[in-house]
Amino acid sequence: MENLPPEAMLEVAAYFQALSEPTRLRVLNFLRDGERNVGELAQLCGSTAANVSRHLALLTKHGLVVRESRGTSVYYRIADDSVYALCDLVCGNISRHMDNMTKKRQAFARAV
Amino acid sequence: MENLPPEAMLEVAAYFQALSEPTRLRVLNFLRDGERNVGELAQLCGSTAANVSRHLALLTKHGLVVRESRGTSVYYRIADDSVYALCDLVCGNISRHMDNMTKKRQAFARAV
DNA sequence: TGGCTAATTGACTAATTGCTTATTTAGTTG
DNA sequence: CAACTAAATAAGCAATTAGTCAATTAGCCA
Repeated sequence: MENLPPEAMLEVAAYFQALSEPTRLRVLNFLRDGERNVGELAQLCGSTAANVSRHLALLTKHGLVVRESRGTSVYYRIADDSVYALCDLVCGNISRHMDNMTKKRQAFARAV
Repeated sequence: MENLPPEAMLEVAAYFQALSEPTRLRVLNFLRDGERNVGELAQLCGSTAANVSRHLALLTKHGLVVRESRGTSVYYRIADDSVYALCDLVCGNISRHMDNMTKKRQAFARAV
């Protein structure tokens, strides 16, 4: 990413933004087990089909999921497992950060 | 991330959101070379110190950068190089996605 | 102390975003 | 064709967010 042209940077930002919404993360999580149609995902997420459909459109636009229309339903699946690699990296960073915060808090508590 | 409690999912989403803003990505990019104070980063980004300061506060909150106050300046540096690993992964995914789109477009053009 | 610089924060605006309801589109089946 | 179902979209609302300007805080030095 070192020498990325500005427009490419916008693309990267947009990609991260696609991952920055809890409902979308939950959708991706449900797709771990395999493809699902919109209605199923809506039910799993406890949301409306309209809402989930919008989220899926965004995820599709950025290449995170793949859309396949079969009959009257539309099935979505993960485009690439590297999405989960990303999430795992983030989870690692977060837990490390939370550990640091905890240690600082404890040090502070000891000092008082 | 498989069996993440809902609150943790929010944390992951917030982490991605911290990475979902072009100015913040540019700040992180400028910090590749080493630490920088707020004024320097503002100049590099072509933005105001106030604005960059806000972005840095967010990045700090999520453990992406580390803050160190020295004299009347405040220096920031990357907390962890894994941030760039994340960005590289995303860049790879994007370029793959753009290749796919290009191929589809060409196939469409050939068919017409 | 007073004056200076750097960074942060408050208050506000404009733009974006997620969600809902209602409507439309597409595909199936009687 | 009409009736039905699934998904996508339009329009609008409430909430969030990035940016700006002004005010405040914090450290330095004469």
